[in-house]
Amino acid sequence: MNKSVGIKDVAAAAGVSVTTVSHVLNDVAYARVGAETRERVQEAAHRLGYGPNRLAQALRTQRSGMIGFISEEIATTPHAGRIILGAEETARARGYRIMIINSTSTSSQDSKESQVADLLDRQVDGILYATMYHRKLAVPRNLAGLPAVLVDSEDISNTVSSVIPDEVRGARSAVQTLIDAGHTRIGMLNNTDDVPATHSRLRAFKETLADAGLPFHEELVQSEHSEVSGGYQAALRLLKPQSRPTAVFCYNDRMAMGAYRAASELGLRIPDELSVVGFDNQELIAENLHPALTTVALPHYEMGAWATENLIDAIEGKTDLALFAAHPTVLECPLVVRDSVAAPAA
Amino acid sequence: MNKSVGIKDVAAAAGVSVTTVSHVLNDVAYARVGAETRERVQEAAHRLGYGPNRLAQALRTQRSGMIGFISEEIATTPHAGRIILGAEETARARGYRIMIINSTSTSSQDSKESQVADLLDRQVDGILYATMYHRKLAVPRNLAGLPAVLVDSEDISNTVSSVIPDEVRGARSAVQTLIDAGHTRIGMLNNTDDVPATHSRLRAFKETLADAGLPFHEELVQSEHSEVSGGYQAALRLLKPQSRPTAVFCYNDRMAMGAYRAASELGLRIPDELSVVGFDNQELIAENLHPALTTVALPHYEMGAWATENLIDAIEGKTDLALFAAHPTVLECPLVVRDSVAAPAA
DNA sequence: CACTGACTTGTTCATTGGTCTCCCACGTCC
DNA sequence: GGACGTGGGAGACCAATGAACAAGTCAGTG
Repeated sequence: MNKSVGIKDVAAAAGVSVTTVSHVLNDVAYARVGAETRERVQEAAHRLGYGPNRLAQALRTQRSGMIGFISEEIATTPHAGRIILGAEETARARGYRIMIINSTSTSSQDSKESQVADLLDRQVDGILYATMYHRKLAVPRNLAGLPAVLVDSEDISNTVSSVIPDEVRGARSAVQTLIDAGHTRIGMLNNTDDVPATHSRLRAFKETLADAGLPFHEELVQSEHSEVSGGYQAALRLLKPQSRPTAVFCYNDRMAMGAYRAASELGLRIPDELSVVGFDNQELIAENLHPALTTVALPHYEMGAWATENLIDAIEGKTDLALFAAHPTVLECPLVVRDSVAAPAA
Repeated sequence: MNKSVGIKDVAAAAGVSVTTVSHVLNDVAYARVGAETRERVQEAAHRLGYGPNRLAQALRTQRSGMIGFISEEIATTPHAGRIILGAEETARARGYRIMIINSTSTSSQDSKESQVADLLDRQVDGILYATMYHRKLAVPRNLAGLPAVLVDSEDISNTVSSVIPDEVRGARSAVQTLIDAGHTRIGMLNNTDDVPATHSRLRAFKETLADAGLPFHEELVQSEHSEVSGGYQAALRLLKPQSRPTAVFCYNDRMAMGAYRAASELGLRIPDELSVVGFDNQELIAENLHPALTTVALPHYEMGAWATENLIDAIEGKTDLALFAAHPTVLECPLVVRDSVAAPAA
């Protein structure tokens, strides 16, 4: 299209060599350029609307200022969007840009490696690898050894650093808010998938009850697939009149939505006759249920931001990611208080 | 890190010049290379795991194989994710990659221009510009003249080509499905924002009624802000016993969710006593309401894909985008039939 | 006063990893 | 023995960076 202006054009306009332009514009420390010349160059660059060709720059300096971002299932959950946003904003603030590649949780190890290789051919300075939900995984082999951070998942071999949500503390604060409201008979709707969250949220549930001196009743934990329909079914079982709890902690907001429906059908008013807390803070659900759902937020934005910040630090030699690799960094899951929790009926 | 292999290494390994390696690997038509040499080069390249440095390639060929993607509010709606996915998959299939930049609908014209300039400095071959919802906008001035496609919005000056959803036909099919079910008294819950969708969906509503020979009653259109609470309020007004319709067409799924609540409070069973259709197909809502919501899907994935396909065609000189610029391309909004529509009660 | 050394101010040239346009060497054929 | 075909290489080029060096000025010095 329109011949974009290069450093040569600026040099010609300012009547100096390209080197001098480069020195001035990059503010090179050892370069000796007179104040007047310096100004002339800057004026010319500005007047021509010059911006350096980042590709040529990258080729020469061996630093592209690009970060590869491999994300599983970009579009299936709103969560990925928040991770991307956290990464993009952080990267941009530090002068980097994000190159995105969509992956799937089911794609082969080979195809994942070729995605990494692809990014490497394009000379990215580092790689962010985000999964759809928190789990342990085998990272592509060619990821090892280069600046990389896993987001919302852990490397099974602990060679790549990662950042994950603090499931346990998040779940504890959810249960604690029910206890604080005065509930002593609390149920849980759990997931049936064998993922870390299933186990850690249940563990947190038990521990928090124990810490409060409350007994744990096996029959007050009902498990189903983690969808609205699963939550509905599990809630129907849980809310049988004879053994009914006054509050329920749900594995996620979708199951909580199912619990709302079950409660409605059983004529139970939330929060007066049943308190509910969820997990995930899926805004579309949590904000729009009636009453609005108190839930625990997953720090997706923050994980994206943390991962990017530390990746860039590593790229720039300010950090050694290997120090983080042994243990994933855990980020807080804050409780989002809305209107679904009240004191138990008298 | 580990010195990645370059074309020189391959050349040395195969005992030929870099020129020959380049010729072989790029399958240059005019190059004359013997079959045996050709094979030796390929073997060496494969053995060393050689992939060309795309930056160097881009610098020389003036083609980066990268597409800039500016998206408003990446994370606030799940829609953006689907556009990105459509764009990413299409781009990747054609050997391009997506570089993403998040923008906001409120950011200044200047900052939008600098985002474009930024992408240009990084030598993207073209730009995709996606908005959060369908509207007309003034594009950054420096977007004009280069390969670019607007996604889900129209250029106010008609200089940049764009792709948008077929609001009218989508809304018509939503209303038609109610008419087909036997409804003659149909209400609408509309948005109050002055955006194209508000007007075109209302127009489609009126037209479809007229085409079916049904009267239009002013009081059967209730408008509120396009959220769950707005839908609830508007539905309460609409569903007053004396003038109650048997079916309602909602501006979007969030308003439909509000209508569900209103119906529930009024003791109206969906779909037996009230049929509901939404718009947007926000899966989290539409699939999980009970009964599941029949709605109209916005073709976000398809718009992303179409935009990318045509952008690349333009980049590669196969199309002239200027031909499309005069009129936005409209993509079908398919009806997604679920369980919220039935024949009116007798 | 001429020479030296230091300092200032820029420039020259190689380099990054490729692509691409000639160009050359060597046979063969008529 | 010139034209032609075949196989392959030399070197410019893309737009920048950076190490090394050069030209000019000035003060000090013997």
